[in-house]
Amino acid sequence: MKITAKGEYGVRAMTTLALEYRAGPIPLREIARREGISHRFLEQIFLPLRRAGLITSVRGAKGGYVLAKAPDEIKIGDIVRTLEGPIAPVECVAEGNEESCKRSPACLTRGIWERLRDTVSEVLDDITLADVITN
Amino acid sequence: MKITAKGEYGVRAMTTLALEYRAGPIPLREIARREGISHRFLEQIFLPLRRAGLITSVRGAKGGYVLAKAPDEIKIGDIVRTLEGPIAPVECVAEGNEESCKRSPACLTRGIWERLRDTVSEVLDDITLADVITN
DNA sequence: AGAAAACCGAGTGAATTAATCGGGATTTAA
DNA sequence: TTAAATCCCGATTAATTCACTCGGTTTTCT
Repeated sequence: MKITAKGEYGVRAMTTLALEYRAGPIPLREIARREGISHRFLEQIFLPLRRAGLITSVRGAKGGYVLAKAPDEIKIGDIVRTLEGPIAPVECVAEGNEESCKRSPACLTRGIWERLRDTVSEVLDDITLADVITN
Repeated sequence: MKITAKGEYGVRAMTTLALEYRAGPIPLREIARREGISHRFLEQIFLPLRRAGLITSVRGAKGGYVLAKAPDEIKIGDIVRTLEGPIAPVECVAEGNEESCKRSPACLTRGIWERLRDTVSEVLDDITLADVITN
């Protein structure tokens, strides 16, 4: 039950952007430096976050990244799903996956993973960046 | 946020044992066949489960495995922890890990992972094998 | 023009995962 | 007493994923 470095770094970086919300674009290198993350790796993380509409980029000199929405409108679940795909303790109960595995409906254990998936989703969707920065 | 095949297979196999509780020892091959799992792989899974005191083995012909306790005394959390180690969405908040990472207590995101860890723990410890087999 | 920054896909080494393998020990039944 | 069934256990391997790295392009500011 681990989230990957992408997810963890993504949440950390987004938290940094939330702290600097309204301070103008922050360069990726600056965020990487503060958080002790390779900026090359962070680049890979910001690309999908931008495509998902969670951050906005400003190109060129004096450019950088800004949250696309207010911190209280960005849920941790949004970040995690963008970087790690649908929340699913096991593949066969992935969010948004309508079809079930061949073992279903006989599968007695399916209910465990569905309940776990839903609980994890609820927790991550209940926390916004605003919550995180207000400690 | 995935659990591994070991954890998934382990829970499935333990559920099978729960269904056959009081039916005498069930051979591992039989469980593997029913669940469509390689019996060689399942062997690897049963070893730690036995060492953790969740199942009991009977050696020799007519041998097999039995739950060491009644189904309502075995929590899914017990199985998952045995096979996958302490529950922890990120390493620095692993269950039973008293020391924090060097970023703490400044780390704003730590609370997210602690809350997630506790929630996952609660869900998995709230479900017993008895719950699973009574659908 | 030059510097600073975002953009983008491809590649890579290490680690982890998911098995497979080979053989040994123990018990039961014929 | 021998054969068959079964658990026991460590070693090895194949596949996959992870955590980065790299080389280069485009955009914008000064």
